[in-house]
Amino acid sequence: MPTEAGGAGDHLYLVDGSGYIFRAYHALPPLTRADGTPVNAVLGFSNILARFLSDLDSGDRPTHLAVVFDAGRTTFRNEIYPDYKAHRPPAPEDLVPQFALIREATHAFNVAAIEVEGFEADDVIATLAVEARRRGVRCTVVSSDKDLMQLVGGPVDMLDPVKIRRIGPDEVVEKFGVPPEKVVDVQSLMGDSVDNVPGVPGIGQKTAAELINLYGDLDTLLARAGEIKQPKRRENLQTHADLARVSRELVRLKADVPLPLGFDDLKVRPLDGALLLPFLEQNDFKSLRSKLGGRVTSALAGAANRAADAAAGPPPAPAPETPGTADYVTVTDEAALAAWIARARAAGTVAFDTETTSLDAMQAELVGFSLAIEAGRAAYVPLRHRPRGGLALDGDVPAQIPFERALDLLRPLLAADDVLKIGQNLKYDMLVLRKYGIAIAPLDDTMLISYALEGGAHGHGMDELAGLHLGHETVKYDAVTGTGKDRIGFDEVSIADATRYAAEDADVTLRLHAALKPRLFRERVATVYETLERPLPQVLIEMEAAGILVDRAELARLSGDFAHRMSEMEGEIHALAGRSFNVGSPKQLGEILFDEMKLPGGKRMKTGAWGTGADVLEDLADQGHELPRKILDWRQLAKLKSTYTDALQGQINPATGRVHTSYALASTSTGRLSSTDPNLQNIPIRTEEGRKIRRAFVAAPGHVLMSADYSQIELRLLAHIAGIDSLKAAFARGMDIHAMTASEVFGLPVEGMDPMVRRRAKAINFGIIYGISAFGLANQLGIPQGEASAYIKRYFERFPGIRAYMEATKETAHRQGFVTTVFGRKCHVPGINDKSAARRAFMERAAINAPIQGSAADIMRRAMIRMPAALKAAGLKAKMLLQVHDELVFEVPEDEVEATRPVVIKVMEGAALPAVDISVPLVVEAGTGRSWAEAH
DNA sequence: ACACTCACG
DNA sequence: GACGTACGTGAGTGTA
Repeated sequence: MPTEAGGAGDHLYLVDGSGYIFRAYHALPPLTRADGTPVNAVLGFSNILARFLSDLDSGDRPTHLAVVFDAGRTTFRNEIYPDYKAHRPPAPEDLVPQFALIREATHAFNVAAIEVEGFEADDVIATLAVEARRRGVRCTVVSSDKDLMQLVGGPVDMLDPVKIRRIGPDEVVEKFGVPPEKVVDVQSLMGDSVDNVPGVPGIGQKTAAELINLYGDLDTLLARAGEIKQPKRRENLQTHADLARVSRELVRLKADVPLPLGFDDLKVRPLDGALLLPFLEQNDFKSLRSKLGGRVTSALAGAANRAADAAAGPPPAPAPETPGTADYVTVTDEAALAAWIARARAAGTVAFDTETTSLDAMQAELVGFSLAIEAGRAAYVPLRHRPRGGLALDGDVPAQIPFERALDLLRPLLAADDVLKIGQNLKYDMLVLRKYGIAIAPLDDTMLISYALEGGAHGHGMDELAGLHLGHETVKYDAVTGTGKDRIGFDEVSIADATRYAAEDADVTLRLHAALKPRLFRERVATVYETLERPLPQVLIEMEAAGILVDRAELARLSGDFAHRMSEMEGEIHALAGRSFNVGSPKQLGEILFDEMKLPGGKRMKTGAWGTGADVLEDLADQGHELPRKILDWRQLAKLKSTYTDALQGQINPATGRVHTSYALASTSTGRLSSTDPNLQNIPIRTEEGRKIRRAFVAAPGHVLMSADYSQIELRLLAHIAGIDSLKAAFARGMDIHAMTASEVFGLPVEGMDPMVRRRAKAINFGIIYGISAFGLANQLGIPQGEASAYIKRYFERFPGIRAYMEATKETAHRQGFVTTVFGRKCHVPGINDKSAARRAFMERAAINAPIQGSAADIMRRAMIRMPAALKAAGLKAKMLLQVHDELVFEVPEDEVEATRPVVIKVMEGAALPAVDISVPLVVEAGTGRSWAEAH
């Protein structure tokens, strides 16, 4: 065949996925997997795909393959003719959830899937068929849809998967009575009742073919319609000529659809166990799995990838391979590194990971890095490995690429805006590389993608995700470095071990990205990821790198003061107890109070030990016992000393003289950040003694600290989300919301409100946010449960909308397993359908709280993301240092304080806009001072 | 490693 | 009627 000259024997198969879906659905009885999701169409589709792939193996082998789907119900054809496909019934209810799974199936079988918004699958197929024809490549359209027959001809044919027969020009003539190029004209006349294409009344397929054969084409026919002898037929053609032309526009396939993938992206890839096995597992497709048997290698085993190499030509072999790790290579010379970087640039995507001397990014030195470009193959580039214990044994440490030289090669790749860098918790890598003048952008972070998809459902560490999505047990960090006193630095790990560990990290990250990224859109959290997750690492590394200045001398002074007072107290405590004991031991204390002194009201913990929590001791103190009060005072100081004044001194970074916390982006179930090493989100403030700690957090010389916090943000969001008009009005008027609640619940005027009554209302307000219970409120206020019940009852009578919100939220949580914030973040509540009533109730309260706490967290994220640019645009040098959930702390040059304040307030107050217009004003208050205590 | 306690929003 | 409770975190200490 002359057309094969340009294609060099290539053969493209285009599978009409949408057709397959309906056929699979109707061919199989209703089936569900373990979690109740219907999967009959998914199984049918997977079976067809598997059979199709194996059949083709034996005979007419494809070199290129794509499954094409319809993207949605409306296309450009609806603009031409609004009634197009209007009579189509909606998809059956139990088919709807299977559409996304079928796309997953395609991915799992390692087959390219294409869908383009605004076009039908047929148009995409037409575009690719025309491209194949242009290239002189053989092309087979796999479908039994007659609308596609217009594409047949030259190198393009069809394969009817129902009848399993090839359709060439002869078969088209057989079906339509005209050759393929005239099919459109015939269809324009005959119309299509299924798709609601009008055609010309009174003309069926026979007549249409006869007319087109006689006149040659539709335009000629319409122009010469007057010559037709049959009066009815002539009249219809003349009056409905426009219908025929519109029909032609509907029937004719568009061959110029913009495609997301190029021709080369459709190259056939072999089955990959890492993709396929988790999918089969998840959907309980056991029979299919055994059927595929030997064709699928186990996850990450590498055989599939070597098969891929065999099919796609020889591997680039960029570096010598370390024995025993066929797919993971160690790169120790510049040329090999340059080759990997060139391949990454060509691919446009690279997974990246760093190995360092410390888990603390601010202290860490780079030891090496790893790259992965395609699943199953990765490189580790050691840079600063040294022999164990500093003793160079012969051949222990091979040559490594000079450090600066490697960084110079790496730097432009990580900054290249046409190469996507994929990492797992890239904030860490960015912080490590920051000091070498290396930035990473653009980026995708698998941890954050997982968090956007399944926040609250499970952790998002790489080991956990690998097990979950790839069915793969990763090499553990501890296994490589050892633990405890025998732990060695990563720079002392042997290069072979390091390669095994580090290259796998990059490989797994790349695979996780392939598994998770496509789900963002399908599961409607792409915007959450793009606006609330993806931009944050850049913002946070600047905050973490800035750190905050802590006055070590002040902490030491406080520590000495606390120690002195504690030892005095200990003497008194031992005297009151009648013997000496470890005051810090809850066990010994419980024995003294309840066994020896026989004080009343002792309750045991679930371990059988006496409970000695603050609430218990507080009760005893209120009854007039001296010892519990002293213990409480001692404990307060002990806590302040050990956790704050002492530990914090050790957290001062010797290089910067400042304290650099680390913010966890994906550790909470609601979207909040958390702070560790040290936790700067729980620095004391509630008591006078504790507040002293804040005096030690100070601004650098010439600067002040500015603290800006959202006022009552969660109650405001509750009013917005639950739609409580009276609460909204109160906030709009700037009222004291707790006093207003007290007035409503207790029927008293706001003027001259008793502070104790207001306190009770405040507790109720907090309780509401937490998913109130009479027990909890009673405990909080120290009142009988019956009284608390009465308060709650009255509250709900005054605000029935709140109860309605709570019930609706619980119902949503039970039905879908997650609740959402106003920005669409999903907060999963696993176990909400648990058999334990206690656990269910617990998760229900969490579900009530999550949209409120989570929406506030989202607003704060938006403010933080916008803040650096807003400050920069205003020409201000203020630096954002800390975030404490509803508060931001800045370090501001003294002479810019008054210019900075309105910028900060404006960004924070407007942070929800324009995405969401909160129907209650958000109010931010900002204070300044030399120390955090003063600024607050 | 886990329980307990307690610091914050 | 029983279930055991306020929502979300992290860290230090004691104890097994």
